[in-house]
Amino acid sequence: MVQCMTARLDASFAALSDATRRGVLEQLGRADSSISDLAGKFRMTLTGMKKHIGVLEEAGLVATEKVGRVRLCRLGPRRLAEETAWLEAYRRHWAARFDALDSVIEDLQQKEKAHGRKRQK
Amino acid sequence: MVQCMTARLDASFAALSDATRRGVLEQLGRADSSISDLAGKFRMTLTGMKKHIGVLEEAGLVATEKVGRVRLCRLGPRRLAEETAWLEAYRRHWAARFDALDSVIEDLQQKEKAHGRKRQK
DNA sequence: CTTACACTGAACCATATGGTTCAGTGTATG
DNA sequence: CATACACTGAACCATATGGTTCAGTGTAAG
Repeated sequence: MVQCMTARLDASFAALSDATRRGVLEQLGRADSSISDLAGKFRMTLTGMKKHIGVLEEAGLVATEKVGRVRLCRLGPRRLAEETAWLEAYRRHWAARFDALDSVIEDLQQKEKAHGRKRQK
Repeated sequence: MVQCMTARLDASFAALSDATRRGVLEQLGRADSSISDLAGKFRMTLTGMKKHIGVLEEAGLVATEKVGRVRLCRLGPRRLAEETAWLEAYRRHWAARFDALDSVIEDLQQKEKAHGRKRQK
């Protein structure tokens, strides 16, 4: 789990690219859970869930601890600070890029909102 | 490219999980580029780069337009608003979760700092 | 017209991913 | 002790990913 920033971004974005894993993170935000808890909640085998937990743990997003025969999963040490920073930087860059092109940004915002206002171009 | 939110999150986080693609987005933030431009800059074949562009386009992060024999690539309509929102919600949840467990958060922050120091480049 | 150039598509390859089953191992518990 | 239960690991499977080469197609330029 010792990795440079680009590898960390790779790992955490990849971890977040699966709906099940995002769901697991949300669940663990509510309560620590065992692997079978999660497997049940997301309707998949224990083994399958363990793999997801492995991915999340590798990315530092989940931490686990074996307690008796149960493996307890909780949110891990990483707070996705770098990932948030990357996204924010991107959004700033995006805005800057299109501020230079008034008509284009206007057009795109209209399209995105899909608010039925007629285009003027 | 019409997809529900969870599929969009899947697609965009997956698109961002590759360093080359993140690089392409940064590059396109600076200047629109042709596929061969990008292929050259990232030292890979035209075909390889076209696949990356395909992924980014599918995720709505890049838009392209054929101009003569060149395909012009620029930043796409999506501003990663939902992705940012997801991350922010996670971070808020993370904080809330560990505010309830003083000693634990302290421990984890120390661990994270220690790791950060070791990982410094 | 000819040539070069940018792209496109198909085919291929190695590896990764997301899931399964099955056969253990270790720990509670009656 | 016996049994059930939680996990673990290996093996397998289908599909996806990240890259390549090669053989086109279409357009620009000489």
